[in-house]
Amino acid sequence: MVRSDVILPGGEGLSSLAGFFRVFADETRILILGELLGGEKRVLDIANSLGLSHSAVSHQLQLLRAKRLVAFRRDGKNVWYSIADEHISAILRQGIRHLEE
Amino acid sequence: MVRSDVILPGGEGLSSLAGFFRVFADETRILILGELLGGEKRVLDIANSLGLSHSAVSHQLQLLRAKRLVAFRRDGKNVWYSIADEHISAILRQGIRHLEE
DNA sequence: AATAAATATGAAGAACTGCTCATATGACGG
DNA sequence: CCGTCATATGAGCAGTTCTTCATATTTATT
Repeated sequence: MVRSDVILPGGEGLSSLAGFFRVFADETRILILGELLGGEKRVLDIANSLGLSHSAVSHQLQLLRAKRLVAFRRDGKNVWYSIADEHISAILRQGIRHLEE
Repeated sequence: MVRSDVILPGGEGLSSLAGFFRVFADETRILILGELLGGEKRVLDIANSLGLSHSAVSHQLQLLRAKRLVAFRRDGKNVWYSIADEHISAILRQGIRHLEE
């Protein structure tokens, strides 16, 4: 597989591609995804672990939901969030590998 | 390799990671990288192929240079740009694969 | 030297992001 | 029902980003 084998999407697809990478272009979202890679968690669990406001975390989770990168299930007062896309860890690993070189 | 094997960097590294993904979070930059994946090109080649101003392309190339994702060599009046990081095509492919599902 | 060609750079404005703060919604216990 | 807990949502602001326009720099040509 040579690099010229990459065939970029056009129009809408290109916009979606940029939008997908934009998810990972923010430290807070990376941290939230990192938390969820460790397992299902609630909004306040994440906020407390990371030292962020619940509002900031909730806003970001709505964005991650809209992009279909996280799933959620309601359980009484609580909402449990989890990773919904198996590409996430691969993408993060690839970025990390890049930095290590 | 399970997803919890992802170990996120802290501090500076986290910022760099987000910064790396931010490169791909823009349609213009993706297109420019796509052009360069086809081989070495000059600023105006890229601008003409993509229908962008030379200034916009030049600005983005400076950014890509700063992030060390492209290399360049001067040849008289011309400056030839090329891909400097072999992770680029892998990253793009991963994003594209995500969208296809 | 003067001009043209290719690229680079700086300033400035419009648009976008991510946070905080305030308020709303929904579920449970008393 | 009423208060509380967990989460969601909206407005607004500060900071960032990307483009354009104007100007500068560098090299080649005459």
